[in-house]
Amino acid sequence: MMERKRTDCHALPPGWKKEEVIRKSGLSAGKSDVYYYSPTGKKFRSKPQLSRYLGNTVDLACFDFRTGKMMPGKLQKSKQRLRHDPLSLAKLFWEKRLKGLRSSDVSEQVLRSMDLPKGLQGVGPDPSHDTLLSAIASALHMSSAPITGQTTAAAEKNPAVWLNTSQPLCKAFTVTDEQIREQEVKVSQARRSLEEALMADSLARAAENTRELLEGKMA
Amino acid sequence: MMERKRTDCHALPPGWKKEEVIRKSGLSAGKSDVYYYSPTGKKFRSKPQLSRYLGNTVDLACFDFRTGKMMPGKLQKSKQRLRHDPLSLAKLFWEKRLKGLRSSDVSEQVLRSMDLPKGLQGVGPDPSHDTLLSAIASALHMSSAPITGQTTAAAEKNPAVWLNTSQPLCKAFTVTDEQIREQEVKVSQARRSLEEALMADSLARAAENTRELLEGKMA
DNA sequence: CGGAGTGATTTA
DNA sequence: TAAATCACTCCG
Repeated sequence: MMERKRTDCHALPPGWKKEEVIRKSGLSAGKSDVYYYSPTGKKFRSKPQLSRYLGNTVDLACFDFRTGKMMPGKLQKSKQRLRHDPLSLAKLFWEKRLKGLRSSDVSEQVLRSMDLPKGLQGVGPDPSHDTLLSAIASALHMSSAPITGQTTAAAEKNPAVWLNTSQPLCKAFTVTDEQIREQEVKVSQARRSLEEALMADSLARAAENTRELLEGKMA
Repeated sequence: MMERKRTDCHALPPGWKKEEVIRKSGLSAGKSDVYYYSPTGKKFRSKPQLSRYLGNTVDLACFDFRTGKMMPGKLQKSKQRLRHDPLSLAKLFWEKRLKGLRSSDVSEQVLRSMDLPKGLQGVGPDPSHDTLLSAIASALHMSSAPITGQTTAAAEKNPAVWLNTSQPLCKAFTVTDEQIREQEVKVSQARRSLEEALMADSLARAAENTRELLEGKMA
């Protein structure tokens, strides 16, 4: 049995190991896959998966998954949030306007993208889906904390942590790793839609005020 | 089930289809990618890739990849070979001179860039790598036929066609689509280097003759 | 290991 | 700069 070499990865906490496996055949022969192993032996196949697991305990913004090293200055990937300066806001606003985006469209998209996994059930006085979705979406948008990532492995599968322990609308349940990932995609989309809707509304009001002001001066 | 729309592309042979996919997330969200599908279902992601596959059976000089229509008059892309008039030659010569290009540099670059995939092996009396590379490079430079493109799909993976059926230095082997593309890049670079070397040599001789002529007159 | 989807790089 | 091409990630 040919054991593959697992080397310590010094860019990660003690005990984390890195492995590189070369593809032997097919169209991608010669290319390689990189894996990481937690101190407990759990295998990680991508940076997003690693990020979800490590959460805020480690900042992976500069971590290069392929080499296993930190790359200062090179803010790889997309984590670098595009600043929402007035110019960007205006640009997005008009882009959306030209595309015919209206608040009803945004609402529909939010609700559609927020369709939750079967395992997640609302409880309490109002178990309706929409109420639950709205509550979660609003909470996510108001919070400045990152959505992804838990502090411990145990927390990863504990939705009470993810949704906040004070959340009374959800009862205990279990979710798979994949469900978490898919949900984060949906949350991200929903959050973006909400931001766009709020910005569009804000800018529309500003535009309206400006127009009224001009009309007043000309009267 | 949300099927994506694959429409017949009438600018291509019967059975070819076109698809446009909008990017849904990331920095490039909202942009779109255009793909084509051969009658056998193979996917094509760029005009050069399509061109390699269709070869001389279809003239794509006026084909607009994004719209899928022929655009007469608009000779898109690079097929239009830049003519090597004396002025251009002289300009290129001095550019190279200023950059310190010498024949040894050219040779090194040619051999380095022509490093062949593992699957390609020389055979016969002299299987050395250099001999094989030189033979291929020379043949390519002497030929006026385009390097890219085969007549049939089968030919695409048949190097005997690509290298010319009369080529005795290579035995049968298989190559992937990506290897073909990568090789074409290298061939293009090698070809350009050879052209530059030949031009530099030619112009250097002309300059030397002129100098001698002038010296004779002044003596 | 494949390949859709998206980032990164090159070209016009 | 934007558009086109290429390369890579990431998950099935």
